[in-house]
Amino acid sequence: MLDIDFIVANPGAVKAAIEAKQVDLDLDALLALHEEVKVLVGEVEELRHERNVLSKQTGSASADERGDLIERSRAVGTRIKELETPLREKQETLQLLLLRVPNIPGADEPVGPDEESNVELRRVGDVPMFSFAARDHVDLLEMHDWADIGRAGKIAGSRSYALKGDLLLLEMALWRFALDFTQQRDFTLISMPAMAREAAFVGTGHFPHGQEDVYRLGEDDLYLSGTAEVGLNSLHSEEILSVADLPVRYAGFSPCFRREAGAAGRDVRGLLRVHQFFKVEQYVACAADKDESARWFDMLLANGEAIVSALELPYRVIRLSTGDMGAGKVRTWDIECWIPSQEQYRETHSVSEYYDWQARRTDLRYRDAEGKVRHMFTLNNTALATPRILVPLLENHQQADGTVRVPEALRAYVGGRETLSSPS
RNA sequence: GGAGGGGUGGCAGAGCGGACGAAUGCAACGGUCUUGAAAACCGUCGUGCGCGCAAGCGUACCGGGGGUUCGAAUCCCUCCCCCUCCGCCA
Repeated sequence: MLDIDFIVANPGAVKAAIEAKQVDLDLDALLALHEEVKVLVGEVEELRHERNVLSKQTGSASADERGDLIERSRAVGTRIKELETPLREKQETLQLLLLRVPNIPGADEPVGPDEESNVELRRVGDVPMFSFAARDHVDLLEMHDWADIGRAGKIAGSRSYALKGDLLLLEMALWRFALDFTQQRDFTLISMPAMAREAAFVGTGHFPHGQEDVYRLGEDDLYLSGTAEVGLNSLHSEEILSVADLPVRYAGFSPCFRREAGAAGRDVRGLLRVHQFFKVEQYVACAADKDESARWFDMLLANGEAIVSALELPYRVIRLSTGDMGAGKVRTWDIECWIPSQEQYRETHSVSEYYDWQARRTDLRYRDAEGKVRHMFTLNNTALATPRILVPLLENHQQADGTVRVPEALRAYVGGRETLSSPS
């Protein structure tokens, strides 16, 4: 959500953002409604004042004055009620419109309608050149009995999986690796509820758009989060933190659920795009300062790069275009790891910067050095998500005999083993 | 799932239909005193919205929403959260 005063003062910039982000929203209608609400609020408050004065007099009035005062006060009350209903409706409508106003994309980000306009920033690491017939990750899983995807599908449908044996241990090793990594960089480790109320999803900006990609637990008015960000972002809602408490830094661990409603038929093979996964998510809420926010963005990105580098995965960094980055974001850069079987890079990390867009929706505030209450700036990035990361990990580190080399940084987490192979 | 008890300012805790945006204590902040600190004393000390250069004024908020009333922190309804006991359970 943008500051309404900012919208009023900069309608041109907001309209440009609406276009760049491809949002369906009539800003002029929003501004007109805002004006209407303002006038109506003024009228209602004036009437309330009148009623308050009369009521106050009633309390200390003599018996013969009382009747008259009550009568006049009652008349004012009736007029208030007549205005309150339409006012409430207009305020609710305005609020819904405000929730749909996108953030202003950063001036340096590529402008374009979709991923075609994304810009590659850099490539790091050498793509492996196999001297043998390389297997894709599903073949490797089957070869070593590391997963049962077929039977998992019988239980829960497509995009389900069941990791087995050493691969389950490897998955857990990756979680532990990511938790240690983030903790060493002063993130507070925290597990997050996988389910949350609607308000939390509105807070991050996942709602009101994007409802179709979220599992709904209708009986209980809860939804399954697709990322720990949903919970993390609401952790300090409705509080006013001290500037000394900032930045707030969490590494949130949680199971994640996505319906993948918009991806029908895409990436159905294997572990790349599944309904249920696990993620360690980096989350930062810092003071309302664009330079500081930019520094945290760099840091979150650097952490992501350090993690894939430690896993010895070739990757690239891309800047998402305005049409691809999501309504709430100032900018989003992705880290994509090389998938040999697909001969392309695929997203494993996504860094996002919001300024105060999420904080206004979530009511995340702090008192600055001058004592002024301000909204925080929020950012997030993946630290590590499994099982997706297993895809590049297995495929890039496979050897001619089908065994998989364990990258140095991970060995401490798998009992010192240098390779993974079939159970004997 | 059943029975009961609670949610008031940063914290503790009064208030239970009008003079209550809310006593009191603690914490915090500013000041006096002091070589410095502590103590003591004086003062300040919630948020949103509207108007205003500002001081300030108005309005709303005592878990959320709705209602009764001339008037609600106080009464009613409903939802949420916390606590205790019973049941079930990893």
